[in-house]
Amino acid sequence: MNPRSVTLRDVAKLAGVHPATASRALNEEARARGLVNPDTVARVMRAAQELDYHPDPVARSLKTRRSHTVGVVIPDLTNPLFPPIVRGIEDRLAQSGYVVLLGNTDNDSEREKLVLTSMRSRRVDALVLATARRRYNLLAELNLSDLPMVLVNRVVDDKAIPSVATDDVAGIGMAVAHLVALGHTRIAHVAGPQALSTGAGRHNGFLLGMEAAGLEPDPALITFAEAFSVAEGVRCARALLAGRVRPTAIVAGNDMLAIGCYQAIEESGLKCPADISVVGFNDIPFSNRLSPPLTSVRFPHYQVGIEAAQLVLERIQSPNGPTKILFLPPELVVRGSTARANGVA
Amino acid sequence: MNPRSVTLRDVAKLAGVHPATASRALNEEARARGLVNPDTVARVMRAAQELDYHPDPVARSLKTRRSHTVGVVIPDLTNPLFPPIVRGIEDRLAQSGYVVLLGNTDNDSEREKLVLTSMRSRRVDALVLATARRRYNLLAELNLSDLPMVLVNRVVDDKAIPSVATDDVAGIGMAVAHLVALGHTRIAHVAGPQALSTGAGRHNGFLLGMEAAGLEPDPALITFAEAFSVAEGVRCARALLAGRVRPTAIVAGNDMLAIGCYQAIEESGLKCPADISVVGFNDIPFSNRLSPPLTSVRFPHYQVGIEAAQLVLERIQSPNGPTKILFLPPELVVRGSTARANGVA
DNA sequence: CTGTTAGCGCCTTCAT
DNA sequence: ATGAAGGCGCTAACAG
Repeated sequence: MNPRSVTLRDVAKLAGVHPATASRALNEEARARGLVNPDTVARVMRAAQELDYHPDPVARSLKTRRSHTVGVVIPDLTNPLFPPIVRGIEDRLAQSGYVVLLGNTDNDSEREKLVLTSMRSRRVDALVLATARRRYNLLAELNLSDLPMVLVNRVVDDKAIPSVATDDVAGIGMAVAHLVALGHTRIAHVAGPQALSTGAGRHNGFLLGMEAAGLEPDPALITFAEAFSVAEGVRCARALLAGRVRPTAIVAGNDMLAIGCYQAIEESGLKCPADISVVGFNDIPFSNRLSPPLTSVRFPHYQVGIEAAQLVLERIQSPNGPTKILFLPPELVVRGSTARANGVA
Repeated sequence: MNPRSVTLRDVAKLAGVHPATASRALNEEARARGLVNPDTVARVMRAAQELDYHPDPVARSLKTRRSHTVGVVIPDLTNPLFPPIVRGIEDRLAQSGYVVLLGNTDNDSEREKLVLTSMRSRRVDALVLATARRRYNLLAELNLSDLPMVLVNRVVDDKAIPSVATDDVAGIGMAVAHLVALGHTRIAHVAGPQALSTGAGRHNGFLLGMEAAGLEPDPALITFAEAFSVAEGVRCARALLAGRVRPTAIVAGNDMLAIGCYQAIEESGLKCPADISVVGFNDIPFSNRLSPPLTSVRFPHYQVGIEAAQLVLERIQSPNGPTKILFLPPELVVRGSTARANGVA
């Protein structure tokens, strides 16, 4: 009665065949290749059904060296950016009979090493990495190079690994263009950590966007956060507001930083957007309910997850296929945190 | 060089012993029971180190029937309630060398069955279930009764399964008491789905809380949502506002519903909290940044995850231990969405 | 087309 | 304290 105890041999015995034959009968591929008599197949199938047989994936893995398991490594599930991505990954993988092993690293190399080691030893068939370091010597170091792998929400500098991300440069470009259209010229940037590809990409996007608008980015109006956190947003925005020239708008590296900006602006007795406009990035849930509702660059998180899973499946199938780099288009969601610059008609 | 290829036999050969001996040398327990010469242990350990040997958990599982894997089943990772819980679970389990297999069900029985089947067949050592159905015949049905199991954020009616949750009744009680202290008497309730233990528990808590305050709950002021969603919150709140007696305060079954109430109140030209106070439940991230900042019942989500993992580990260790039911205390976080009732001095 | 054989990597008696 | 042997459940190669 214990489901564990029903083994392939039981099925074989009931069907009156050798275990190996039963194995073939139950194996999609062997069947397709006509390696087994349809009659036998039917008999075996019936027996399996009757006994409520479920093959043991552990035993199978031991033999086939495939676990039908994919490791998903992210910095922190608690960051609202990741849940929809992870869901997308899981949904797509589930369709193909794969299962997700989740690991958080907190952007800590040691933890990351632990997580990756644990996943490797558990025989994951592939990895999806959403940790955002730009250089990834860790991979070589851990001898993971032979494991299929897809990056999410970032690309490595040399683009040697398949990735799914949004176009940070384009996204920030839209934000800058929007502010410029509203008459802003003293536009500041609270940049994310430059060791992360998103932080660096958006900083770069800011410089390019300003240039494209014919504005010279003022170094005094750019501050660098050490983490994508509200606290760092506050710190950076305070620095900006205490500076010689006050900006009329801030482009934040992400929504957390933007919320930090809100707080610093409030503290200093100013109003957003009346005195200072703020734009975020990611369009996290309920950003439409913030006060004021946050203008933000959105990209399809769930879809990113789906596509990443898709790539990873392709990669598992044919490890030497082309290295696809997929960019999903961002979109600017305009809400109440941006307004015409003061003193502009 | 391929890490996969380093096997126990290689270690044994290098150490000049039989594989079985190497196994014992590497096995904590065998060592402790003095089944192996300390000298040998040292030699084997060194060899293992030198070869960078990592035991293969798959092979080990096949033998020991333990996968060091725990299935975590939730309705939807995208619900902000769950990420911190899942992180708590993962963090605690990782400490003990366990790994999390994640599955979303969307509260759909079919999907749930699939997920559970997949997990069982993958030989998870235990399950953590955060799906909130009150009755759980599915468990019996899937023959899962022998699998250690812990419920999170809910309890089954007969309390036969270990659980970690908050005290919904007490939490809602605090919300009601708070409103009463502010002079409210016409207090409405937007209840969550009654098939979910949280929905039912909070509804019950509402009735008890009103009673405790000497108020008679008015059935016309209670509406039932069909899901914990913003949309359902809007629908229910609209119904309330269209009713004969208008409430001066609404206790929502959770924060999503509360946000729905915000929207319905706005639509009808009223103001929160000036005209109607609103209290939520869960204190989701950034609820302090909503407009107005949401008064909500908070409980320690991350800690719930930690404790659930703890229980599950105990359960794996001794499946027949006592059935612990753990309640973590809720706390009322008062913010801007609640104010004195109109017309009260 | 089916049965035989062997072994994935590890652990656990049983002898010695 | 160590070695030998067998097997967890499944599948791949090879015979027949």
